[in-house]
Amino acid sequence: MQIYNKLLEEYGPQGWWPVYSLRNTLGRDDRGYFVSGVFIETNYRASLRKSTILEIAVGAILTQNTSWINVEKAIDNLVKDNLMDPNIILKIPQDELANAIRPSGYYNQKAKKLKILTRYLLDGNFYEDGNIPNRENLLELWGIGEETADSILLYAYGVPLFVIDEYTRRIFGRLGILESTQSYKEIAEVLNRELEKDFIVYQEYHALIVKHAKEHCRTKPDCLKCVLREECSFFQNVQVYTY
DNA sequence: TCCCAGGGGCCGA
DNA sequence: TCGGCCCATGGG
Repeated sequence: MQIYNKLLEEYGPQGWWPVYSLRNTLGRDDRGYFVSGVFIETNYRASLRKSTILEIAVGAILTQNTSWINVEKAIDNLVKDNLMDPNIILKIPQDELANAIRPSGYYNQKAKKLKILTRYLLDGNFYEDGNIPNRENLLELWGIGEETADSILLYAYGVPLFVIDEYTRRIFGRLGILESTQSYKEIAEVLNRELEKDFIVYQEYHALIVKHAKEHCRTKPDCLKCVLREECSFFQNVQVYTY
């Protein structure tokens, strides 16, 4: 939580997941969302819910090993072509879907994944309020691994699961909190134990990790203005070797 | 020209 | 169980 607070102080709330129909920060209040500071009532939220869940699920697939800027182009194509609808995604030919999401890369695989996930969510009635997919069932789907499953559950359904991606491993690895050899399950157990069970915190924390990884903790790290360098074992070692 | 990006499936050791 | 390879576009 100390790391979280430092990142939050440095970068401010990130307001993830970046959804096309709700570009701005979501509120904590269960009665509705805040969009651009305007409160949206729950009955309106219900109508938004289906498109929001779909868009988060689609984004979670499209962003696999892909920068978000390319995912946005693919999502924009889907919206522009009126394809951002579960029934349409299921109905159209796979190559047509693939063509629309081409900018996100791996488009043939991802088109197949979108159809499989959409079918699962539709059949299980998971676009309706209160119905939450089971993590194990999600993992059984072709194309859904642990990170994608947890992203969907955390951001679309508010389940407090820490999303562990390459950025998470890199940052906590460099800090000295995690070993690079630890499995997803082992890392998840540590983080889910150490943090308070608040899905808003989980959502914000992962977003802040991505922000920090892009700003400073890149593959080639930029440590000089990093807010975490005092507690970072990587930086301490860099100092020993460099200065 | 090369590296990197919010992974996951598959296969052989 | 784990490393290596494949999938693919686009920006820096």
